[in-house]
Amino acid sequence: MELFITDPLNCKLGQFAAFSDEDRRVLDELSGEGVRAYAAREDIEQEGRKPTDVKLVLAGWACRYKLLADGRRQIMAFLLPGDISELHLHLLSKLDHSICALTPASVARISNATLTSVMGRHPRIAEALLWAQLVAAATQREWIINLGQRSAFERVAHLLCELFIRMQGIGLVQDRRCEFPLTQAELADATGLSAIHVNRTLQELRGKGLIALRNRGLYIPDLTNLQDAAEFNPDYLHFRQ
Amino acid sequence: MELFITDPLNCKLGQFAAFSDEDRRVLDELSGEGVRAYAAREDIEQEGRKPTDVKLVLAGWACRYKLLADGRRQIMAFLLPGDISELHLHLLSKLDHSICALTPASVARISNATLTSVMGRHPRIAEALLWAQLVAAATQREWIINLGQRSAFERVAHLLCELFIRMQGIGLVQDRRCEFPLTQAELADATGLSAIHVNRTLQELRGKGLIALRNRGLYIPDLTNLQDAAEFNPDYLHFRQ
DNA sequence: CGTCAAGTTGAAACAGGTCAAATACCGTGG
DNA sequence: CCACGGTATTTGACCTGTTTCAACTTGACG
Repeated sequence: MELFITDPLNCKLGQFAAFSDEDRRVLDELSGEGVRAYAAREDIEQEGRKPTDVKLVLAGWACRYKLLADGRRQIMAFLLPGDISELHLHLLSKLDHSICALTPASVARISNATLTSVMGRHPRIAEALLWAQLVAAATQREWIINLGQRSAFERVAHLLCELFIRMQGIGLVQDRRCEFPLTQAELADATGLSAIHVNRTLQELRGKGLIALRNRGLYIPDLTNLQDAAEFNPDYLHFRQ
Repeated sequence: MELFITDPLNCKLGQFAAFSDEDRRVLDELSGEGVRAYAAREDIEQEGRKPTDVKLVLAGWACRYKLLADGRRQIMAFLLPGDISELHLHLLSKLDHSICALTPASVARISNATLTSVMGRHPRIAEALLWAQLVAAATQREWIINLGQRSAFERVAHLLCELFIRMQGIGLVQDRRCEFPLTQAELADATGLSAIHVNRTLQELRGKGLIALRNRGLYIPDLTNLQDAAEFNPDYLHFRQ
């Protein structure tokens, strides 16, 4: 199974726009800005700090999260290769959440100046970036639905669908299989369930033949079946056409 | 208790930026674009449709929501006077959620062209709009935490804090009291609880003297107490200074 | 081959849901 | 001004999905 892509940004934004060779060159250049490696569990952004640059995940998985006073943690989004922390973040004086690498990760740090200039000179790229941002917002809304209305079984199934289809979108699914580095505790923090109940729910999904999940790999024999079980409607991911 | 404000957009964005007289004039003008009245329970935007213009709530309350196949409804955000549907929405071909008036509401509909031109000519307004959008995204993340980690009691308390403080921000709180038109069923759809449990939770809040809620009005004798009960930290609303 | 994190299992407890019925509230028309 | 019908709120009894706790097993890695 393929482990990484060479042009994550182009790959991700290519779902939303048709780029020229020049656009692709610029995207490549952006992906080369201030690249830094993070260890698994290392924070990429920290709540309360003043955000400096925009973070672009090149390889590995990360998540947005927030801790409550008593230690409860809620994961609010997963960032896959090609995903961006948040445009315009420099306007705020303090971050309201943290971002953490879940696996060893490679991250480009793009200065606000560079980004503004690129968006000014390349309208198709600007549009694609804004589109990606709209999709991120829509995904957050879908998580609200997941947490507010769905049963444990639906929640976990829905999250697996989302991640699998997003991995598919950036070319990281082969033979119905993709990397899946999340622990059950991380799934629990994302779905608002206890790790123990996530475990039982995964067993139920396995029992129904909807997924095979082991060794940090996810295999979905028939995505349609899983989508039906989760009432998953991919519209909110707003793929082009 | 005051029922509406004359310059909701200026009032809302004024929390994030210092405007010149000229800016304020432009904001006033924007608020006059294609104004239309909606009845309570009337949809302002409908899922699946192609979005045309940006909606700005001038008076009344509205909500973003989504229905599941079996009729469950999740409210994902409340829109108060001065709130905007979503910038850049025209990029998408289909809305992924609906917006509904909860009270009789007055809404300005601003064409994408007008908005783009105003943002191009008035950088302070552009910044404030983007800021408002960041706050909306942060609010969605806070809701994810609410639904994923907090108990029924904390959830309801937290939501009341948010709404009260937002009403305060636009000048609609007087003598610790504000309009509060939501039914318990609507609170339930926003907090992911049953209406019955919302009822019991409100009684608990009343019993502890944290709120008085009746006749579509909310009175909070000591906001600090309620914030403590909810573990409410207003940072995510990103008020200026 | 030992150690530490991740995953699994069972039993008991509880937060919150569901169902059903009573009560209060509010605008309308007579 | 009152009677009426529909909607919102309240109450009680019972039920269930999920959590908690505690122990055990498996797996990854030096």
